[in-house]
Amino acid sequence: MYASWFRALAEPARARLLNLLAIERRPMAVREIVECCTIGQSTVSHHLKILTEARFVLSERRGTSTLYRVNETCLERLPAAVRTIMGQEPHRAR
Amino acid sequence: MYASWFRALAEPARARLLNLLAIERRPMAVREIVECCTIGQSTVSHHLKILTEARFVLSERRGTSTLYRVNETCLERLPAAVRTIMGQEPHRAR
DNA sequence: ATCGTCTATCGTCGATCATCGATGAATGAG
DNA sequence: CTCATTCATCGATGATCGACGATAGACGAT
Repeated sequence: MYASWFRALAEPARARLLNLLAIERRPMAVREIVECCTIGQSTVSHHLKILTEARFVLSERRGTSTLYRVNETCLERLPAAVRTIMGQEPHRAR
Repeated sequence: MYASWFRALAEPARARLLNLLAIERRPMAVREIVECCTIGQSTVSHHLKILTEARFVLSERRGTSTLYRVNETCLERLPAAVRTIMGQEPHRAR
């Protein structure tokens, strides 16, 4: 079920967060990410959780802060999902 | 803004409708589509409207019925959107 | 131990959305 | 014209979701 992947990107705020982490190619603390946004810290944390559950970003505890970075593999996974929906993918065992 | 594209696919019912139209590679009437689903006619019509607004499907009036077919170009558009979000795409004027 | 910092979670509110049934509009058949 | 069929739209309802502020929990520093 690819719904959770698409749902994660359907929210503009989450797409922006992912884009930020993709452009900066380094682990970023939540506080640093929040400073790039217009939304509050708790909302950013909420969106990062959803992006993490969708495996679009990876997180790592570092002392008192949590570092988030983009998961490079999503460059392949989403186009593959699109091809599956469009019936272009040879059936894959999963 | 790609949010509307991803939002269109975020709903499992819509992904199934698009998948059905992609597998059958032919224009299908709403009534025929409804028979492949477990949801009501008005709901199917609603989802087809959203897929049409996102340009994932194309519609054509044919007498008393409306024929829907998949828009093949979405095979390229979504992966391109993903590359943009992931910072892999050169910035395009909009 | 105490304080300050950083992040996640909770509770709430308002908006959006999926679904349904009923109705309206358009068309073809008889 | 009358009726049946097909589809879109409307109104209502319940569920989901994004946003916020407040709070809790973890950690480092002093």
